[in-house]
Amino acid sequence: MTDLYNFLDQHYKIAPTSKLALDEICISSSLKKNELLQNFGQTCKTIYFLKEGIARIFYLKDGIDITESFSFQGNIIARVESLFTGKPSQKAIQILEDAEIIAINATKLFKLYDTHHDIERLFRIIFEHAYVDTVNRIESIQFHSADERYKALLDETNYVQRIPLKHIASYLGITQVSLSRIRANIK
Amino acid sequence: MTDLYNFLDQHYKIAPTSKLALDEICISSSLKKNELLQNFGQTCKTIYFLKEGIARIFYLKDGIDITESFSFQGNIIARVESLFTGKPSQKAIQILEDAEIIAINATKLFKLYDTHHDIERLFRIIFEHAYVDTVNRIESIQFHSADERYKALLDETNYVQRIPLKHIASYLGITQVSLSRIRANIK
DNA sequence: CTATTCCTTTAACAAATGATAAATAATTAT
DNA sequence: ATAATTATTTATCATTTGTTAAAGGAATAG
Repeated sequence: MTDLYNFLDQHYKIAPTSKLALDEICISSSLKKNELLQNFGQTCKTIYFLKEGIARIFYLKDGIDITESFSFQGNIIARVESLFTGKPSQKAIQILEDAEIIAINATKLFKLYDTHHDIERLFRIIFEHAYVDTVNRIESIQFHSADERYKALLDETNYVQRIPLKHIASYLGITQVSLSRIRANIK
Repeated sequence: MTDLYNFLDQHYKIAPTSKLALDEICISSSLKKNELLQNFGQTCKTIYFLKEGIARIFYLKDGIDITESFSFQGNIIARVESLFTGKPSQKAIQILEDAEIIAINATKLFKLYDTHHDIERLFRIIFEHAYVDTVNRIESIQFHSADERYKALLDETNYVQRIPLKHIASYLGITQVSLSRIRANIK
């Protein structure tokens, strides 16, 4: 749990008793490459923290696999469009590199919000920051060429090298052929 | 304040005493077309509710005016990337049609969070929903042609007709020339 | 270790959008 | 009402990205 608390503390510090309450609703587990952490059609009722490994959220558009986002070591991953609406998610979460995760039961978490004001505040702040990241990502998508977005992604994280090109291409909103071409031009 | 409470109640109902506390930190005012509600460089410390009128958030990219979002009657507007980080905003808010607004003092609002748990919850939920809208918008930008996005925007709201084409073009991430061409093809 | 499958690259052509310039239309200020 | 400014359309050409197909590489299962 230490890694998770390091992450949480960065956003807002909660009382020791609140940490104990959080402990109660967390489960650790290991997953292998390519396993699905969550499948299509399920309503999202879990927030995951990645102690180790890489994961992605993806969906199928006209039968084509589109990566919505990646998550790396030390971050959380959740299908917020389902978590915050209670509707079934049309997205799935897949492990891209063997992972150690902590699953936070969101149903129980939301109940803890009633009794532990600081836990509600903590997660409010976490998701506010995630919201800001998403607003910034729109600018990146909308006003940069595919070439610029790829270079920016390379600068952002060196995990990129380990992710299959096709996932990066769909994340960037372009075809694999196009990304391959961009890569060739960079060299 | 009735319009504002209708909006707030849709998300989460707060206690009458909490409404009174909210009243204390709200100020109504009128603004004319083209006025700036907030200017570049200020840190965002106000959340606005639009009782009437149209507003947009915009910024300058390489000197070019880019519209990030529109807000219409019955909705709120805020520069969240500043509101949630405390950093100065590189964006401005402009009135596009004469407006009646309610300004909510965010600094005071955040203080109310400590004493009125339900107010914190209300705004948590409001911004969670705004976050979901933003996540969905990414899909819209990334996997639809400019033509499709324009048509979707037309379906979404008929306020579009009243907004200058150049603002819609930059919102859609294309040039005005390109949007004009798309419009011509639709007819 | 080999065969199979999946992933990535390359090429040729098509389609969408950008850039620039100029003409027309609409709005605003005087 | 008129002039000045601002917004929109149209046209041409350049660039980027998509589409399809085929070949070469890498990973995986048996």
